[in-house]
Amino acid sequence: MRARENGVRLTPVRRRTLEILLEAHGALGAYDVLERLSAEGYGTQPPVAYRALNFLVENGFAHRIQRLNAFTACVHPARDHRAAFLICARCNSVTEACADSFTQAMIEAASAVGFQLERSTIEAVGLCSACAGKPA
Amino acid sequence: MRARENGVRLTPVRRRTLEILLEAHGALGAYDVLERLSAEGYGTQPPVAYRALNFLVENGFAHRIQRLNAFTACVHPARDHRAAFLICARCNSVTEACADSFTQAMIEAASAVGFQLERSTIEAVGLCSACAGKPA
DNA sequence: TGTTGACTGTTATGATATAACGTTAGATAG
DNA sequence: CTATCTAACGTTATATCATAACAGTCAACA
Ligand SMILES: [Zn+2]
Ligand SMILES: [Zn+2]
Ligand SMILES: [Zn+2]
Ligand SMILES: [Zn+2]
Repeated sequence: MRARENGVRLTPVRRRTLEILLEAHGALGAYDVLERLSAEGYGTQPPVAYRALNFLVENGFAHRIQRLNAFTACVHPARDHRAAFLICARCNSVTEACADSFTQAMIEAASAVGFQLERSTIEAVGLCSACAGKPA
Repeated sequence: MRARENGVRLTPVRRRTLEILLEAHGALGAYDVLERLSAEGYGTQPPVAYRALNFLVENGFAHRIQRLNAFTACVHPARDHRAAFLICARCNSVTEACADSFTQAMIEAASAVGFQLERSTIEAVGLCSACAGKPA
C-alpha cells in the first residue's frame, strides 16, 4: 500500500487504537488500550499499545496527557494546532481546547529570553462545568 | 518545634532534599535524589524521596516537571506564583519562567467555557540560548 | 525472485510511584 | 512528670508506566 499523502499508514491496529480512544470519553492509559486491543485479537504486550499510540500522537490523531500518563483522541486531527487540555479533578474528564494564541505569545516571550521554543504542553486542572455545579 | 508560620516543618531530610535540588542544575528524578539521600545516611527506599519531594512541591519549595518525571527547586519560593518551564531538548536544562499573565488569561478563557481552573502546568520544549547557538 | 523496509508480535527488563505497616520522638493534656 | 497523641521516618512489598531487543510477516519493487 502506497502511503497516504505524507507516508501515513493507518493500519488495522492503529485504526482500532484510534477508535478505542474515540469511544472512550476522556483519556485512556496505554494499558487500558492494550487490554481492549488484546481482547480483540491484537497483540497482548505493552509495545503493541505504545507503538500504536505513539504513531497516533506523532501524526496528529491523538495527544498525550502528561499529567495523567494517558492518551486522548484529537478533536480536530486535520488541522495543525496547539492544544491545551482542561482536566477535571473530580471526574477526570479531559477537554481539548485551542491554544494557538497562547502558544504564539509564549513563543515570543520565550524568544525574548533567548529560548527557541519548539512545542509546549499546557495542561490545566480544575472543575468541569458539570462538576463545578455539584456540592463537594 | 512549633511549625514555622503555616505549619511547615523543614526537617533534615526535607532540607537536604531541597539542597540537593538546588545543587543540581536542572531537574532531578526521584531516584536520583534518593541515591544521594541514601548515600548520606537517610532512608534507602523510594518513599523517602517521594515524601520529601512531594512536601517540597506542596509547600512551594520545588516544582514537578511532568514531562521529565523530575523535580526542580523553585527559583523564588517565597512568592505565590505560576511558573512555566523551558526545557532544553539538547542539554535537558530547565529554566523556570514567570507565567502569571498567561495563567490569568487561561483562567479567563477557561471560565468562558465553564471550566473552573485551579492550577495549570506549562512546559515548553525547545533550545536554550546556549544550545541554539551551536550546530546540530 | 530476491532484497528491502515497514509493521507486528514476543520476551525480558527498566523506570517511576504508592500502599501498608511498624517505629520514633517531640508536643501536649492530665 | 507521665500518658497519650501525632507527624514524620523508615521498611517491605507491590503497582504502574515504558522501552530495549529480537523474530516473523508481507507488500513493494529492482
Ligand atoms: Zn488536537
Ligand atoms: Zn468533572
Ligand atoms: Zn517557582
Ligand atoms: Zn540547552
